[in-house]
Amino acid sequence: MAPADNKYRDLTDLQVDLLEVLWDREEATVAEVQEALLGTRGLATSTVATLLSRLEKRGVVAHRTDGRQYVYRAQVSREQVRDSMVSALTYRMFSGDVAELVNHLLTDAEISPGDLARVKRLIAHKTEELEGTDV
Amino acid sequence: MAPADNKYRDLTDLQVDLLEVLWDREEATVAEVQEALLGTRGLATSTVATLLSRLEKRGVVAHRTDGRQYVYRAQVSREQVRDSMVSALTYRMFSGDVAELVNHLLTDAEISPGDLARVKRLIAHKTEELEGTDV
DNA sequence: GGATGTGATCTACACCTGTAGTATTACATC
DNA sequence: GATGTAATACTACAGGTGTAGATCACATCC
Repeated sequence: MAPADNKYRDLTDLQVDLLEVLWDREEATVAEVQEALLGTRGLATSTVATLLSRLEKRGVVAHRTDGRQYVYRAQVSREQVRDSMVSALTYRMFSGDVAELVNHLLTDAEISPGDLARVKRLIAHKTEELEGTDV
Repeated sequence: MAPADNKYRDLTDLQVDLLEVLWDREEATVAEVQEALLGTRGLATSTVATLLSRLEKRGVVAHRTDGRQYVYRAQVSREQVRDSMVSALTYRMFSGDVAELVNHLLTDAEISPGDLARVKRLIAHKTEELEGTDV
């Protein structure tokens, strides 16, 4: 597994919200992004444009032109960002110990019986998988 | 389980580093904190003082005076901060679905066989616990 | 009682984020 | 070719963070 790319660990909520739109639809114009966020964030179009161009400067998104409009596209996948963020959190708050994080999830955080069942299935699956390769 | 207090979700690495010192030793003077961080961060004492007083303004730490010195103490536990941050991340990147986060940990992030074994034990334990109470 | 040292406070500044008004530019159309 | 329109680019500003020098207040040692 490639080590998590640290570049995306500090994306803010707002920045992730923008990315979310791009992830959901591959590509989107500024206006589309602005509209997609109307429910959660009442941002001016110019605000969205500013944010996207700042993200572009950092290599997080990129755009092509379609006539007069900019069509943006994420340059990083949801998985990559998840990876960055989860691993940053694991290091920051659990000394890098993944099992400690899981322990926290099971012990201190809210986990429902339904979730627990799902987690158990995941673990079983993963175990098989590792046994298969591990010999 | 109490819902995670959102107040601490945005603590930065540096802020957590300061808290870490206070968590490790209950109380510490500015100089002690500065010294404890010398390995990782070469911060001037005045920098540490500034940071601590800013955190105090936000209610994250508090101080008493011991003669001339300020003795700081965290006002929030490591567990509370973990809770805040984990739950913020779960919402931000996994639509609030804890099982999805675990899935990510098992599938996309680095997890060693040893960790997996520990996780399995945790799950077994948690299962018993829930069966005990759940009737 | 003045020099010295030690700690806290004040002030400062650069950079990033969230936010958006305004200027400018490129098209399309009459 | 003038003009309206729609899109981007520019400019701006407040608030937070990371960073630290300068300064103030007090205790202590000659």
